[in-house]
Amino acid sequence: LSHPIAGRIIIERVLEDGADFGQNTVGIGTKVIVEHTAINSNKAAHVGHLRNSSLGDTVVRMLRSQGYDVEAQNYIDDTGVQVADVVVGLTLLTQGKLQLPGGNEQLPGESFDYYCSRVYVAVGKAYEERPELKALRDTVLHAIEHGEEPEEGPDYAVLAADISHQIVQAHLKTMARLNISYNLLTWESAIVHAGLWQHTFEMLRNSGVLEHPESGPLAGTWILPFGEGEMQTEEGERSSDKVLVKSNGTATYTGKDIANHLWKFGLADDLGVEFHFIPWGVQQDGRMLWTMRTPEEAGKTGKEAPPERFGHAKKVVNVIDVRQSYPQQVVRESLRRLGYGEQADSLIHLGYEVVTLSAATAARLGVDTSDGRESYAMSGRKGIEIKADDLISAAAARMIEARSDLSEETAAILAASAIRYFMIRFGLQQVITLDMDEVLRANGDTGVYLQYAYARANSILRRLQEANYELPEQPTELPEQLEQSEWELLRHIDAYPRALAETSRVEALAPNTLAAYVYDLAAHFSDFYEHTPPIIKESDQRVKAFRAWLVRATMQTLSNALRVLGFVPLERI
RNA sequence: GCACCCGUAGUUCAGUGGAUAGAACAUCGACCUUCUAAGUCGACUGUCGCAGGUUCGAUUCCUGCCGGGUGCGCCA
Repeated sequence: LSHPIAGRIIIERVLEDGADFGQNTVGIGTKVIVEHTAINSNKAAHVGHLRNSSLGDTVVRMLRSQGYDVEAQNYIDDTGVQVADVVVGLTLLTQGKLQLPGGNEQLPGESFDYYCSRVYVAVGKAYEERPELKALRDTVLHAIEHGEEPEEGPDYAVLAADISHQIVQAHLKTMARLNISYNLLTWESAIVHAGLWQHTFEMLRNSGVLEHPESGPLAGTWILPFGEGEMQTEEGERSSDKVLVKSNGTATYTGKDIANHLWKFGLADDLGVEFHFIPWGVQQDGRMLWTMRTPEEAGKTGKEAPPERFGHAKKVVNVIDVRQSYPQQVVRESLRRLGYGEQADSLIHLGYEVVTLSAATAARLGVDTSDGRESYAMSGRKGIEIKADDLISAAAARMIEARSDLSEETAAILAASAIRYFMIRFGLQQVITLDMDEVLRANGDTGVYLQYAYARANSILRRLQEANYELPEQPTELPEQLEQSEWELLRHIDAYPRALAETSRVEALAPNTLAAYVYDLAAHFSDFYEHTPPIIKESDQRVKAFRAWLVRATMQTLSNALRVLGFVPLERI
């Protein structure tokens, strides 16, 4: 193999394709829905949620790079117990029956989601001390489920909807700091109120896949028979059957999720359910975010998207942590039993392991670590967590600490890069034991290193331009002998489309492999940079032109790859 | 009890049946009057948890065991 000839072909190809270098066509014409983030709308996001959204947003970009028509959905679970708990908390606060550590009011500078996190923790504690408060939760839950106006007292349903709305707003703001965006918000409340759940239930019942026990522990419920029947657990005998409708007639989360998935696959079109889709707002990247609403909510806004624009996916990817493997399996199996085997096979649970806290980091949060464990689970309910916004802010502060001349904007982009990279560089099955010192590190195998390599490449070309050096129109003749570092770099650039395609297959998505590839590319560029003399001083015109072209090709490849990782590439640091 | 996942250098992790198992961090040492030192180079560090099996060949596949995590709610 002639390195100079192969090298020229590689460079020509990269520069010809430009921003499309690495872009594939396999997915063209195939619609994929990716659901990610999906945080309970009752409290601030924590670092565990960042793993979800970083993986999810990266996967969205990977699939788009393969030509897929991707719809990123953020499913809002706004009808559950967690939202009800905050409603209970706020109600108790107005009645003077609850005290918050740090102050009962929203503090100056405290965002609404942070405030709700405090309320949520306090309510959890209050339930333990005063179990009678749970009656109020039941009242609130009932109000949310039925959405009717009360004859007296607070309108809990409206209060809950208002809280969810504000919390979602806060979550989106947090995610925007990491350059994460969506196409559509879907709401559990909309699924219930538009009647999709009711129709789905009837479909399930009419297909004969449900059972309705009249005696025993599950009397009065509707279940999906599942697994081996009886099983032994630490708490005693249990049925592995999955309850979809509780004995009080309301749906479980999994029940509603089955409805959600029928809709995602376009299987709800003939059920007579009417959803409306209206704009929510423009996001940080200029993309319009849409939201699903029920007919009565749609009302006043003029602009509406046709319903066929959303859903109707060929494939569905759900980014959800592995603890939900069993309910995800139930959803898939339900589709299969309804006769939708193809859709069941096209439903992919991208399961990833959880984020825990290192002993050192847990100790800093005030957790008792005297039992000597290596890691500690986070708990939103107990307030043992690192909040997403705190981590992002700490990372930005760390960047400025390292380089005091950084602009706020550059520091923010570097912080986002560092965190996104950290969250995807581990294999999906690896539990991330998050340590503050490690996640904030800005050298070595980090997102900052990638940005630095890219900025350095830009700097070289900038210097050449400032020196009025004119690059020949086409990379012509390469030097007869290439340096080892030059050839290695060329090979890595050449490998980009294959590496990206391999790691972006729908059924084998592996963001960490992509992260490793990009790190490798940046490292090879650093190697080339350190082991060849400055291009700007090069006297051999053939060598000078080749190296300038090589830097240009590296820059293009890095830029393309960084964008798939969701970075905003920095031309100057 | 059953099911799933993890176990690789002092630490955190890559590793798609194939060659001498790789990075980063940490430690020690070298390199800024040459395009960005958030960089580079070098040194140090491995019974790939243990025992069998399949294979020409196993960190990788299978079985058993040991250690750790998770799931098995009319929560979500």
